[in-house]
Amino acid sequence: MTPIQPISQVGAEEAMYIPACSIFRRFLKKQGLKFTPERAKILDAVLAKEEVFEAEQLLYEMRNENVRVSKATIYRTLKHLLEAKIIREVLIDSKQAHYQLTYGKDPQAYLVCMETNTIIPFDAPELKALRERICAEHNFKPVSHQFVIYGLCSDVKDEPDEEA
Amino acid sequence: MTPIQPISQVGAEEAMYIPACSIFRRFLKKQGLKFTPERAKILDAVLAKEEVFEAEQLLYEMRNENVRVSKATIYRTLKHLLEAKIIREVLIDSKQAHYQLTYGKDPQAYLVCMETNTIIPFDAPELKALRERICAEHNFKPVSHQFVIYGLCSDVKDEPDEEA
DNA sequence: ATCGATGCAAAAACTTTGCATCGGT
DNA sequence: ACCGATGCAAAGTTTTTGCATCGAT
Repeated sequence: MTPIQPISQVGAEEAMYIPACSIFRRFLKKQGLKFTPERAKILDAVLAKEEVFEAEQLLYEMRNENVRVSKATIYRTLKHLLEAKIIREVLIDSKQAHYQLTYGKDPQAYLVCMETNTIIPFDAPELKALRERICAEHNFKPVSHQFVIYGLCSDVKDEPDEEA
Repeated sequence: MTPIQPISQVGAEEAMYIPACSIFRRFLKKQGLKFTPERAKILDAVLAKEEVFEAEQLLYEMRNENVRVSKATIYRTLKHLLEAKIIREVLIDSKQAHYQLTYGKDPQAYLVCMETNTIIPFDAPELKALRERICAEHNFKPVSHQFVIYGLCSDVKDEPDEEA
């Protein structure tokens, strides 16, 4: 127990002491795919992400650090990372895909500020129980879930709005 | 109490016995906007929607019924309907915006089948309490929330998958 | 008559794909 | 050497916008 601090934070469930990199290599090999330098670079960039991120943002940041990978490869690799369960999708808005590291990031619950677009993850263990109950009622096999609360974060103070 | 069955089902909170059409007209007038035949047609189409819908789908269906409105007007009107709180956004996938009637549609909780893309709304009153608790903890002013469970619905039976 | 609304087509934003070349295994 | 991966640019989707014309108030 108490595995050494792995990729990022704490809180996983499975074999999170196996480095994400090994998991990805293993996944790729199993699929007959290759572990290329580009995929390694993208994995690194993803592992450095503490919060929710987007594909274009990742590309932009990598370019800023002179890590050059094509947009197409970013998108292609994110798909593989999803399949490998190293990242997961987070539905924050409908314009763009948002992702988050799976390892060390248990909460699938977020506060989203409609003003500043800040995304604050929070923990709500009771959601699991609720999910089980609902799924049993509907004969539904759950795979994942997400709870999002939209509103205004504490930085948004008394915005002057709504004058007739 | 017990207002006559309004636009669609039951379960609203506010003045849901005021027809959506009046609400929209009022909203438009307040904003110095006009209530045009196109907007009326779109509102009608939206009010006929029992379930979650998308912009293109709405356009397609209207065309099928020989109700001709341009794509641009659909998108523009959906925005106004959102502002007027007649519809709300539902985050189902990141490729496309999904909407749902606000009136008579309380649940902001869905089961989404990853195989058939079926969307099954369900009721979970306990989410409100959870939301209050979390928001209080984070000094966050809630506006709305959404709970989505992804998985496989009862129509998807023992799909053969995962062979090594 | 005014000023917003419409329709069309072009543009924009995000994502995917075709193709020639490159490079893991 | 094989077969998948990459980069680029083109194409695809969904949504937005510019502009001339139309129409509600």
